[in-house]
Parts: sequence; C-alpha cells; structure tokens
Amino acid sequence: MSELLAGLNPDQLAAVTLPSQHALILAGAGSGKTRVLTTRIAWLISTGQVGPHGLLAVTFTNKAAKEMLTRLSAMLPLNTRGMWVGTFHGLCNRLLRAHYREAGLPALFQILDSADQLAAIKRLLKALNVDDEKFPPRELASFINAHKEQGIRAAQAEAWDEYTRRRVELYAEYEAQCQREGVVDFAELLLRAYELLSRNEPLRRHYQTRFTHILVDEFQDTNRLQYAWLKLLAGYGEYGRAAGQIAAAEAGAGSAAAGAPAAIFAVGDDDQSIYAFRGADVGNMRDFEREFAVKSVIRLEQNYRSHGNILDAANALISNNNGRLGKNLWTAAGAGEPIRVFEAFSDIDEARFIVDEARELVRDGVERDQIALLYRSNAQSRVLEHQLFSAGVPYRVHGGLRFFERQEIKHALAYLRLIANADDDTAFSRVVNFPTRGIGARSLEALQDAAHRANSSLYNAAAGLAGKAGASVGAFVRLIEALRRDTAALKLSEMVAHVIDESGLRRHYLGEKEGAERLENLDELINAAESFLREDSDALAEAAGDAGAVLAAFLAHASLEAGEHQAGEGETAVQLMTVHAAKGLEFDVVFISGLEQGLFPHENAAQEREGLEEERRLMYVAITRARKRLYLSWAQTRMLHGQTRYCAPSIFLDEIPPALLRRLAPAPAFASAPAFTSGYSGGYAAGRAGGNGGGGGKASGSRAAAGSTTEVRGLRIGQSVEHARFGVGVIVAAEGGADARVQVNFGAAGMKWLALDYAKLTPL
DNA sequence: AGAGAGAGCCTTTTT
DNA sequence: GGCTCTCTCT
Repeated sequence: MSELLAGLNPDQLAAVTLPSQHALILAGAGSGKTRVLTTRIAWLISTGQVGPHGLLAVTFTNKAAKEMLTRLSAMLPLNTRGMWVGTFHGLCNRLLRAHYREAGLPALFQILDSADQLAAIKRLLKALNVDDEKFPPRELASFINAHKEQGIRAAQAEAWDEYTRRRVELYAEYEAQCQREGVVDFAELLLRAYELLSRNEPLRRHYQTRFTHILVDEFQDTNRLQYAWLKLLAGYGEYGRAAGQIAAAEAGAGSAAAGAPAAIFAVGDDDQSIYAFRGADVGNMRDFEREFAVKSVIRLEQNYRSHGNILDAANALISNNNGRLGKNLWTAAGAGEPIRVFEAFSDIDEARFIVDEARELVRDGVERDQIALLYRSNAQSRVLEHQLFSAGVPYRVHGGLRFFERQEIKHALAYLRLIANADDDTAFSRVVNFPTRGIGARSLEALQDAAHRANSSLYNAAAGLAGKAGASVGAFVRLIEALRRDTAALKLSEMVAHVIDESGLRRHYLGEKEGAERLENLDELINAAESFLREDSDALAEAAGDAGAVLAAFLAHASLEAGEHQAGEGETAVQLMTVHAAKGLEFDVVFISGLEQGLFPHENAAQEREGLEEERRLMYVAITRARKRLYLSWAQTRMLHGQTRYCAPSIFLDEIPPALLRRLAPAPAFASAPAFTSGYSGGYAAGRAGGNGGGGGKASGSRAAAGSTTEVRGLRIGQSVEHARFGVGVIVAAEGGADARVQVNFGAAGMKWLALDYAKLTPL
C-alpha cells in the first residue's frame, strides 16, 4: 500500500485516497493524470473498498484503456480480464452484446464505422431516389450523428423548415434501414445502450448495484449522450420517463436512485478541450459539479514534463480565455531555455529551417523520435515531408489510413460480415461485384428495387431475381453460403484465410500490379485474427466457444479499433502530426509551425462560437507537449489551395510574454532574398549560440562551428556545379562532417543548401 | 471494366 | 497543389 502511494505529491495523494464520493480532478497537462487514475483504482481495490467487478473505468481511446490496464496489472497482482475498463463505445458494445434481445438487436449485429455509415447513407439516398446534391451524404451523416449524440431520435427531432423536415424523414429512413440490416453505427452504440438502461429497470438496477465506482478519463471530451449515460449508470436521472431527449431526462437529474449511487471520479482538463467540433461539451464539467453536488474538486497543477519557460508561455496564453475553471501549472524544474521564434520568408524556408535545426539536434544527440513537428492542418505536412525527404531525415507521419480501414481489409471483412449476418447490405454492396463477377450497375439496380419492394435485404431479395441478373447474383449468394458452410468448423484465423482464398480476393490482388502490399495486408489480417484469439480472450470468454459469437467479436474489434496507422518499424524517426493528434503525447523538442493568422488560429474558427478559444486551447495543448525545447515558427508567404498567401503572424505569438522568447533571425543560409536578412540585428547563428540563463537543455554550438570549410569531398567554394533541377550554380559555402553539404547559388533558381549524400552535383 | 480526364473540394477526428 | 469523385471513352 505505502508502496502504491509512494512518490505521489500531496494533491495527487489527496485525489487517489479520496473517500467514496463524487470527485472532479482538474488535471493539468503533464501533471500525472494517468498515474492518479490508475493508482486510484489500485488503491480502491487493495483497500477492499471495491472488487475489480464493481468498478467501471471509461476512456476515449483504446490506447488509453490499454495503457490503464497495463499499468494496473503492474501495480496489483490482478486479473484485469473481465474488468469493465474500456472506451465508451467498447463498453456499450459489451452491454449490447450481453443484452441484444432487450436492446432489440440481432445476436450478431454488426458495427458500422464512419465510412460504412457514409456508404449506407449513399445507398439509402439512391434507393429513395433522393438527389444527393441537395442532401449531401456527409452533411446528412453529421445531422444524424449530432441528433443521436443529443439523444434525439428521428421521431422527436424538430424540423424548423422544409429542408430539415426532409432530413428528419431521411433520418427515420436511415434508422429503419439499419434496424432491418442489423447494423449499428458508432453513435447508435451509445444511444442504444443509453435507451436500454433507461427503459429496462431491472437491468438498470442490476448495473447500478454492480458498479459502485465509475472513473472517467478526459472528462472534458464527453458529449451530452456520454454524460447522460454516465448519470444513468451512476444512479442519477429520471427513470419513469421513456428515453428521449436527454434534455427532458435531465430535468430530473439529481434525484438519486433507490440504492446508493456510484461514486464518479472524473478526471479532465477544461483547458485541453479541443473536440467541441465533434460534439464534446466542456459544459459537462460544470454540470457534473453542480448536478452531483461535487464536494471534492482537486487541482493537479504541478507539472512534471516541461521546463518553466514553456509552462509560463502556456499559462500566459491560456489566461486569455474566459470562463475557465482555473488552473496554473508550475514546475520544480528550472526555467530552461527560452522559446525560439523563427520568422520565415516562405513556407519552404520555414520547413528548411525546421529540418536543418532538427538535423543539428540529432547530431547533438537528441533522439529522432524525441523531436515532434506539429501543425494545425494536415496539408502542412507536405512541405515538411519534402524537406525531410531531400535531407534524408527519417520521419513518420501520424494520421492517415489505418489498418482496418484499408480497402483490401474492408473487402475481406465484408465477406466475413456476410457470413455472420447476411442482411448486412453495406457489406453485400461492397463485395457483390468485387472481385468483378459480371454484376454491373443494372443488375444491382434490379436487385435493389426487388429488395425495396419486398422490404427485405439484398441477400434475401437475390433469390427472387429473374433473368441474367438473377443468375449472376444467385451465384454470389451461393458463394457466400458455401463460405459459411465450409468455415463453420474452422477456427477464426483459418476462417479468415479460407475466405480470402475462396472469395477470389487473393487471386484478384495477385493479378494486380500494385497488389503485393495488399496481399501482405491480407496475410496480416490472418495474423490479426490469430492474435485476437490469443489475446482478446475477454470477448471469447463471453462468447463461450460459440463460433458465430467469436466472429462477431472479431468484427466488432475491427470496427472499434481501427488499428495503428502504420507499423512503427525500422529506425527511429522524427514525428510529424497535427496538434490534435499530439494530445496526450510529449517530446523533448517540439516545433509548432504555421503560426499565422488564418491558419493557426484557423480562419474557419472565427465563424464558430467560441472558435478562437478552442484554437487557443489547441495552441495550449501544442505548447505543453514540449519537455525541454520549443520552437514556434511562421512564414510570411505560404502556398495554400494552390496560391501564394501573404500572412500575418498569429496573435498567439503576441500572447506569450516577450521575455520568454528569443527571436531567431534567419541566417543567410535560410533566406531566399538577401535583402531580407540585412534588417536583422542578431543573425540566426548568433542567436542560437548563447543561452540566456535558466538551467537545463544542452546548448548547441553555433552553426559556424559545425564543420564549415572551404572544401568538402572534392568541391570547393567558388567552383561551378550543375544540378538536374536547379541548373548551373556556384558554390558559396561548404560544410564537412558526416552530413557534408554545400551552399550553391543557382541564380534564378535561388540559393540552396544541398546534402552531398543525396544531391547529385556535377563539377563543371 | 478500367483508365484517364475534368470538376470541385479543401480544419481538426476517435469510436 | 493535390486529392477524390464522377463522367466518359475505349
């Protein structure tokens, strides 16, 4: 026990050992939030206040849930299996699988991810002959999701105009289609689970009695529905009323259940709320405090991550926001280095500066994966990648296509889904003609009409289809039936392998020019099935050996956990990601680029209510990622949407006290226009050599000291060279060492630093 | 059925 | 500028 609590600071200790009552923990960035959360669980269990069975812990990402479980099993000799620790969606899935009948779902209901949902909506619009230019599927999807996240069904939705009245109709049609097909989208998982508990009193009482402690991570990111779900589980809320608008149910909030309500331990940081655009409602924090009459609000303000200057900058910036719950980070570490600010001539210049600086840091011994390049929007990564690539710096871009979202994987999963649930029209449409088997648009139209008339799934309608279309579609249905029959006795991974082979997927990709990687991914899917069997025995225990349930569990796993973006194989790499993606991570060195009005803060944010404040919180998140060194940069001109834009520096730069900043002037090496440098007093090299006090951080030498020379690898200053792209130029500077490079004046093509390892220069 | 061209789009995103 | 979607051509 004392071992468990050792090393906690007084606030952390207070939070961990709080008595069983509602509590709100305001956990600042880098304040040991996850540690407090997991230690709290361990403390509750080891002091006998609750068994592993009586506790529910909910997070937003699978990663966070996994992290919590890993740390927990390191603290306690505990079988974490069977514990209700997971994401909102994962836990709701679990609830619905266990009580599918009461929830009005088929036993093997499938989960639609966002892309599946969009495809389902497109199919719906087509079937109903709705003009998808008037009702864009994406817009309709967010309309539906937004309503579900408010707890509003189509039947209760308000239609304030003709257009919306039609959208509400389509929402109702979509609900009916999903129900008919036995599929559930992400928002539906939550809403169904909420309705299940609110309508079914015995079930609700069962879970309310079972869970005496509920712990919530990243509470500032919860939406209204998630909060309502928590209230219901904790024994708060109105019960007599049918589930409907959450707003209505909330009128009765505060009336506790008959039994003792569960204690909610909510951890969050209102300053790091950056997901309002997808429905997160920071207001939940205040509501929680009020509605649950929270007596214990604990602030974790000691930061264990960043040096003082970085924290001071973050504190100063965020103090410009209104209506904060209030928090001020401090550190026992020294002030550290000043924050470096770089003003670039262009986006390319900015990228060149960043890459050059990063290379130098690596040369000075900083680990590559301890360097993060952050940006507001994904489009900015291109120019950075380009510079990294030409400099030969290994890098990794976060975000993008993930494993279970790949085309070939979705195809294979669609076959598996049809085996589990033949009514899944989304899966059916995806693979009925992939690989191609002569089922064209006309056949599909006939099939869709038939299905619509009979109010049945495509699969069932196929049997009644006559003519040529009937024959080819019939053959597909027989294929699925054969797959189902032949895989019935196989274990999951064998089943996956069989489906990949017999569906024709493998043959198709074997014949494709670029198919090798897709084939590898398909093999990886077989591996994934194998390790799912081995590791995710949780779900399997509940499935109790039922092959159909095992398949359904695997498919749910694929939908709920899209998998890592890319395998992090190979050498360590500089990390590139959006600020959003960086939340929760930390790095020794952080570059925040594109600090320009209109980009960061983003221009679209100006139109949204409190948009600027969310942008500021985003900036706050970005700053607090850095441990030791922080670079802020902006460019006077930037290519955006194919044209050059002239930019003003971000107001966020003005919100950081100048005393914390050191403005770096570009060295001639970085300036595209010579006239540009002359106005600067400092000079970039001079700026970086010093270190104006504070402790910590390694002071790197000036660039001039980094091996400058008059001759390198047979090239000397003054010599003429030719480059394939830039033409003829004259060498004006040279640098030796492992990363030897020369600076060449190409005249019209500009001044370039070229790494001799990569650039092909022909001496003239 | 598949390739190639033209049009329109363009903030952030986990489940 | 580049991606995605759609249309058209073969």
